[in-house]
Formats: sequence, structure tokens, C-alpha cells
Amino acid sequence: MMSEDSIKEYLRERALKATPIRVGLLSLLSERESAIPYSEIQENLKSFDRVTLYRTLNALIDGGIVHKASTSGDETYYALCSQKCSKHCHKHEHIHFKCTACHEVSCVHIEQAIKISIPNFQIEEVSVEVKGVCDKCCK
Amino acid sequence: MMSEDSIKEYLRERALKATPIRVGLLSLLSERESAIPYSEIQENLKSFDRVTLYRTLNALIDGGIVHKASTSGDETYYALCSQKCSKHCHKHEHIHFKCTACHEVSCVHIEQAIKISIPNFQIEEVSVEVKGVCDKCCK
DNA sequence: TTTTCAAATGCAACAATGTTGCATCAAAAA
DNA sequence: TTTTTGATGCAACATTGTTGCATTTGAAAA
Ligand SMILES: [Mn+2]
Ligand SMILES: [Mn+2]
Ligand SMILES: [Zn+2]
Ligand SMILES: [Zn+2]
Repeated sequence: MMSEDSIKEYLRERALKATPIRVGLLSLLSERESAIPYSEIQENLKSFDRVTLYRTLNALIDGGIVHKASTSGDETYYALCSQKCSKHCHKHEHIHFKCTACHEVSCVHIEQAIKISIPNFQIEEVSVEVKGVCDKCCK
Repeated sequence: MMSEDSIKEYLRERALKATPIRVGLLSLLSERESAIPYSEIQENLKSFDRVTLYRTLNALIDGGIVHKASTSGDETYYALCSQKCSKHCHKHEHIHFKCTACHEVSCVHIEQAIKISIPNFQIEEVSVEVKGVCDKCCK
């Protein structure tokens, strides 16, 4: 949950104009804990043109503020990056979890570092998507 | 690489009619080591209707013969399942690797079992997608 | 071999996602 | 306040994926 002012500041810090759709998108993403599917974002920002929304998403992904949290399949989900991300370093040390009960997709930090090694392959990036039941739905 | 006859037999074993597009799709998939993106499959089977291709892909996925090897993002890739898969058990103990040099997507078996645990979450399925440089492109 | 019929196909139509070009507009700097 | 670069809206387009329905065909039964 970020205030409108801190969102505007955050954008300008990263050399992005603080336009209404950008502020709207970032407040939407910041007021949720989970990632949001494209269709729902569009629904929430339907006063803006769909093309502009796509350009906005891409601009913010480019700027290291937003990332896709796809979870293989149907819809594309979007979530806020940690403040550590930037245009030039856009790495995530978390997994994406899709709950089969509530269907929420969330970014989850895990303790164990995932180390994959394959003989004669050079590993650059590992992404892990997990399905299961989230803590809220478990209890 | 499977012969046309063994493909037909394989389909009938799983209660699927051995139609031309199914045989065509399976020979295409079996003559490659890597997964194939949808667009390329369509290009190779363009004598068939696009709708039929989609229905074929779904039927074979349903039957435990083919699986998606998505590798987060743009295109959907398809690959043959191991012969162990079936309609009712469709599990894969391998990762999907996308080479940033040759852009091939492949199913790669790894030795280490990936164990993810998150406190208070129930894990059902873990899928791992890795980017890097494949063995062919490394040497 | 011929008959039969459920299953598979092709076609038309549709919906959703995503992209590009271009004229206009506005945020932030000068 | 003016300037100007970058952001927006609109039209048009491409691709992916789905559904309904009439027609055809694979494979089993007769
Ligand atoms: Mn994430
Ligand atoms: Mn695979
Ligand atoms: Zn849940
Ligand atoms: Zn390669």
C-alpha cells in the first residue's frame, strides 16, 4: 500500500513521468498482496485505452518497477517488484505460487536457494512456479 | 523418431483414433529433440485447419501423449511426453530449458530432486524453467 | 467386404490478447 | 509562461484460442 505521492516520487526517481494511468496501475498493484491478472487490471483501469495500458505495463516492466508473475498457462499476472529492482537489474529471488483453492498468484520468498546444475550447460536464470494450497486456504 | 506405424499403434493404445493430423503432429514432435512452438507446428501442418490443430493438441495433451513446455512468456511450446504418462498420470520429472543462444526449448532431466517447502503451504506441483546456454551452444 | 456411428474434421464466426502508426495532448523542464 | 519530449487515444491489424454446426471418416461390428 503506497500513497499517491510516494508513487509519483518513485516513478520520477526512475525517470518515468507520473501520469494518471501509471499512478493508477501502481496503486492497484500496491494495495494487493497478490499478483493481478491482466483482465482484472484492465477492468480496474477501464477509463484508459487498452493500448495505453499495454504501453504502461511495458514501460513499468522496463523500468524495473513491475514484473510478470506468469504461472504457466492462461493469464498473465503482474506484480510489483521489490524496491531493489531497477532498469538494469531486474532479478527476483522468489518463486511464484498459485493457490489451487483461492486461485491467487503470489510472490513468495523462500529460504532455500534453488541451485540447478546441468552438466555442460550454463545456467543464467531459474524460475520456479509452484501450485498448491496457500497458508490462508490451508488453515 | 517414431515410425508412422508405431505412432498409430501408440494412439490406438490410448483410445485415440489415428487420424492424419494426429500422426502428422506426433511424427513432427518425435523427429525433434527439442520442444516446438505453436507457430512452427502450424506452419508444418498448414494443410489442416487451425481449429483442428488446436483440438488435436488438446486431445493429445488430454491423452497424456503431449505436454506444454511453455518457458514463461511469448510462445507456447509443445513436446512429447515420456511413454510413462497417461490420461490419468501426467507428471514430469524434468525441467524446461531455454537456450538464449539457439533459442531451443528442451526437456532436461536433472539428477537433484527439487524440493520446495514453504511454511504453512501445501505444495502440489513444482515447475522449473531455466534460461542459459545449452551444451551444443557451449562448446 | 460392407455397414454403421461415434468421433474427428472443416468452416464460419467470435472473443481476447497484443502490436504499430499517427495525430494530439500534457508533464516537467527551460 | 513557453517549449518539447514523451505519453496518450484511436484506428487498424495480427495472432491465439474457442464454439457451433454440418459433413466426413476411422475402426469396429455385421
Ligand atoms: Mn514475483
Ligand atoms: Mn517437458
Ligand atoms: Zn489460497
Ligand atoms: Zn543452444
